[in-house]
Amino acid sequence: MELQLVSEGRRAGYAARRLAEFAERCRKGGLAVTPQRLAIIRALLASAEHPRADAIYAQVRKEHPHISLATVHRTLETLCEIGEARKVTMLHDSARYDGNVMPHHHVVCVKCRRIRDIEIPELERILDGRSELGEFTLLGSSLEIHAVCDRCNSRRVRGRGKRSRG
Amino acid sequence: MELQLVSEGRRAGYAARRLAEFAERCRKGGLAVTPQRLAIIRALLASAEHPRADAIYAQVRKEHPHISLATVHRTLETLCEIGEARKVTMLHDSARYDGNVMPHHHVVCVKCRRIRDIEIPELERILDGRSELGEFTLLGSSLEIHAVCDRCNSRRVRGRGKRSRG
DNA sequence: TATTGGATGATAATAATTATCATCTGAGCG
DNA sequence: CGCTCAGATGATAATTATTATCATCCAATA
Repeated sequence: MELQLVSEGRRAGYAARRLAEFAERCRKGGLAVTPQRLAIIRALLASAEHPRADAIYAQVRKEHPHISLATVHRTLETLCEIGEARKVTMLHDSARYDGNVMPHHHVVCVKCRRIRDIEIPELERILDGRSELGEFTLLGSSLEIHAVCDRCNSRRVRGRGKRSRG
Repeated sequence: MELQLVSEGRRAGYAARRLAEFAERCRKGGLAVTPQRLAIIRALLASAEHPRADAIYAQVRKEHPHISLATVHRTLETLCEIGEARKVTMLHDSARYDGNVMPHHHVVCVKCRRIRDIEIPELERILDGRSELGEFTLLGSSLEIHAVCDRCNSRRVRGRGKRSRG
């Protein structure tokens, strides 16, 4: 079985562990442990829904009625930066299109956001012939590999400014 | 070699073939072949950059100075619907977050956009130990499998209305 | 060539995200 | 414990991608 859904029990256990260590990791990383951040990570870990910022906002407002939506956005980004969360929409902030509809995947430079096509025949082999998984009927797939390209690696530009939108 | 970049030559040849057959496929599918659509698919296929709508717009404007940005957005969506293009940002129109930072991937229902985590040990095996690919230094990866969930499959709701943003 | 349903252009509306800035507070230190 | 201040927050404005609307236009078919 090479393709398996993650069970709710496993996810919940993992979430509890992450939450328990959260404050400690923040302090180690030089981040203040604020009630807002705790509420946000708690709401995020409590959900198996991969929620958007507004859903977290709605949840956190029950405890912190005065929290700002901007804080929720900012905090979620911060959590991603310190490895406490993943942004499932990945690196793009707007739609990008590809005229190549052959089965293929993408490597994306996390700095300049350049994309290159890749082929992974073995992945196709894993997915091929597989038409369902749990409660899902499968249609197709897309793998996005995060990377840093040589160009960005040599220009050793740090800093986290706005990337060019090209 | 299970991971390979797609060469520019291969991509360009593919693009030329797709373009040659484009008008025919449109007519078969009951879609009008307009100069704007031709210009847009040509611009899309000519690019290896996975461009955003605004880049296509800029390119197409050289030939069609009066084309509307709305037409470009609409046409790109249409092209995706008829299988002439792929939206690389996939199904999400806004950021979604995941508190689970273990290596794992996602199945997404293309109708209700529900997401479930999956594990693919064999994919991890393909990627593990691999630290570079061509000009890229690899960091991590995320596979998104498109699917239809049972719930949406049984409610045989067709139509392409706005999906719930939940 | 006349007809017409779908396509386009112009523009307004929507909505997600980010920027700005005044105010507040967590955390180390005396 | 109270003081200090870099960093965090709240309120709100600004930005920007995308979608909706609707009058007009035109590709496809007869």
